[in-house]
Amino acid sequence: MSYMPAALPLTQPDAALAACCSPVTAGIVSDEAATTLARMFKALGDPTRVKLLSLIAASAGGEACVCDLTDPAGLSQPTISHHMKVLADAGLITREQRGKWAYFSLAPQVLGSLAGALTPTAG
Amino acid sequence: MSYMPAALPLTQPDAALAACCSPVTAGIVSDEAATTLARMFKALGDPTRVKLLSLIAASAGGEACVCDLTDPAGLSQPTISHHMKVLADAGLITREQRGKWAYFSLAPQVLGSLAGALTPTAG
DNA sequence: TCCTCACATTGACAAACATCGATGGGAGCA
DNA sequence: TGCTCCCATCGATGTTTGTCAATGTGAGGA
Repeated sequence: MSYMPAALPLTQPDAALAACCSPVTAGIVSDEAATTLARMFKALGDPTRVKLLSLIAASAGGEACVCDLTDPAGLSQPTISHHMKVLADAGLITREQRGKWAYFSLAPQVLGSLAGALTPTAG
Repeated sequence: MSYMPAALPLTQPDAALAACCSPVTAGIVSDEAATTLARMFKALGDPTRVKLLSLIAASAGGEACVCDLTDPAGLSQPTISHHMKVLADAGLITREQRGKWAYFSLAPQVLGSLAGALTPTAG
């Protein structure tokens, strides 16, 4: 329930079923659902964050810490930290503190749900 | 080629195959691909635009003109026009002038490609 | 020709955003 | 206890964005 943001399919206001099909292209989305979806898409609406997601996904074990990302992204540590917070707040990544390091991983179910919201209804 | 923006899967820099699978979660995306993807996601990163897409999709014939959208969106005509331009520039909708009216439709293939960029690699 | 309607463009403005340097707060090690 | 390292937060700054009123443009009808 924590990584299942709400009404993902841009379709029926009830949603909650989300996850797989019937997206933006099926019905009129509620204001709430539109806001939730937009917040997640907005988190993806920055080249740096897209690259960060990609870097995390490509890392060993599917997780990475901030120090792994600053160099490839070519940005300062506070900036990376900021972007990670945006992605985490949107539910697209998760954070796990382990010793001194904070490890970030993708939230595949959320990303899959977002994809479902974009997939046109087959018909 | 007009509605196939570039390297959608947030994976291999070559991309171009895009469309269906191997997304953000498969490899390190190139700077170009990240920028292209981010521009499209950014267009989706506003509640109003999400709702507009949904309204278009739910309209008869899968198309709508600006005057159909101002009331449901609760915004002024110039603002709707602005959002339509953002969506069109991102390639998410298409515009067709017919008499006095401009009809907007979704670009399902682009939306599908975007969804593909989000779908985790199965395995 | 003139008027009306649908839409785009312009100009303006407040809000949000991306980025950085500087600082703070824990965790581990000596 | 001190020191170092990783990361988050703060404050500042320049840029982008969402919105509207006003105006421009082009098509159709009287």
